[in-house]
Amino acid sequence: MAAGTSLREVSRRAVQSRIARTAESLFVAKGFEETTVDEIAAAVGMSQRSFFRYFASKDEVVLDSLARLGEDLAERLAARPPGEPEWDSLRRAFDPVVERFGDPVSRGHDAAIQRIIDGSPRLLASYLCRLEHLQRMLTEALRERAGDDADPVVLRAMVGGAFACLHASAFPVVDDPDAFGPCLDRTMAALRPGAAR
Amino acid sequence: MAAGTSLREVSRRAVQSRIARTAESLFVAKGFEETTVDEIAAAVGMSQRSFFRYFASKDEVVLDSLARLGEDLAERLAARPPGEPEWDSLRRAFDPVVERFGDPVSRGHDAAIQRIIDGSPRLLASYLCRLEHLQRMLTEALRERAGDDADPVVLRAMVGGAFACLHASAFPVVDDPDAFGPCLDRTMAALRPGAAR
DNA sequence: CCGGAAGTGTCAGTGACTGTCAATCATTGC
DNA sequence: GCAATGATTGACAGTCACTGACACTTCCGG
Repeated sequence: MAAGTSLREVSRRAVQSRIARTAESLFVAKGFEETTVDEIAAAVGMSQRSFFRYFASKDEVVLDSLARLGEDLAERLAARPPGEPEWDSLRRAFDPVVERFGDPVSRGHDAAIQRIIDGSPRLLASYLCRLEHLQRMLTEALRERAGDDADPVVLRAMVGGAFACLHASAFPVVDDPDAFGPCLDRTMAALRPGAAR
Repeated sequence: MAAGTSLREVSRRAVQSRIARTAESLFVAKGFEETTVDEIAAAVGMSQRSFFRYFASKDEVVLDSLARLGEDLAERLAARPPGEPEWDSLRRAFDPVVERFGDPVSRGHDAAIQRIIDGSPRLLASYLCRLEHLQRMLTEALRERAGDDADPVVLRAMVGGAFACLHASAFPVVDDPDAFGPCLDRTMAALRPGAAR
């Protein structure tokens, strides 16, 4: 078991991103629902069956990048100092998301993805499901750090609240990408838990 | 346009609930994904085509009751006094949910539904999508009450935070239905916004 | 008795996704 | 250099959710 990424996995990633790029341009042009998997596969130059060997579902083509961002978030959160209030740790864990929006290149890409997601209820549902999964992971990370004295339900709710801020701040992004960072700070300051720590 | 419910709509509702009852028992017995629409239709005694005349999708059979609860929530929220802090209004709007869990009959039913939803990623996604839609409605209700001086993004985040508490409190319910009310109070007290109102 | 409205069954079709099998292609051991 | 081996692929068939079209029945007012 060498490093985490073998030679094969690298080429697999290459094919995946080739598929993703092709698919996304089709989605932008025709819409998500209106683009069939057959079309995507044909555009890439492979069979439909092979498409499903690289992505478990049509949704995953769009949501794949999100999964990697999620892992990043979880790592960041776990690396925060143990004494730090949870709310602050969560805000800091979101930094890579803010940074992404600072980069003009990925910004346009992300905004396009966001528009594709919002345009299809089916995709939106999948997207929310992934966010849900991510929240469970982050809650677990927080729980390990806090020890047994913390209330897991409250922890879960706190992570959910932080994500609500993130999600709400993503809305104005379609119009003004620069608004994201300040928006997140504003909402997370406004929702900062007052009573309990 | 007489009253909201004509004679025909009543019988339609009757058929819908007959389908829903039949389907749910099948879901409990075999699981959601493993139960086909054909089986449900056959069990009810109708064609597959007719099933889709009563429910737009297989998901909707399970999530239908949620939609009606959602309308109730929105009405309650709109009826709260204008001066009341948003967080408190949201907590009070959730009262009917708590009440439902107080009733031993609907409690068992709801717990079963919750288990079905958790058992299928596909259904969970649909469920979260409905919650998302509900949150938009409640945000709108809050926005109308607050006037133009309120920050819509913060309002959206606040509704999301309250739903995070609701969602988190629904988790221990599978084991102990009585825990829901206290759990909700605890999480919403812990997450109560401290800085801005 | 007749007209239309509403509900239903049947059938055919689309699109996402899966299982299977045979062919191909690169790698490895000899 | 070559054969065994394992991974990758395409082709094909099948399942399942869902939709559109059409024909048929029933019921109800005129």
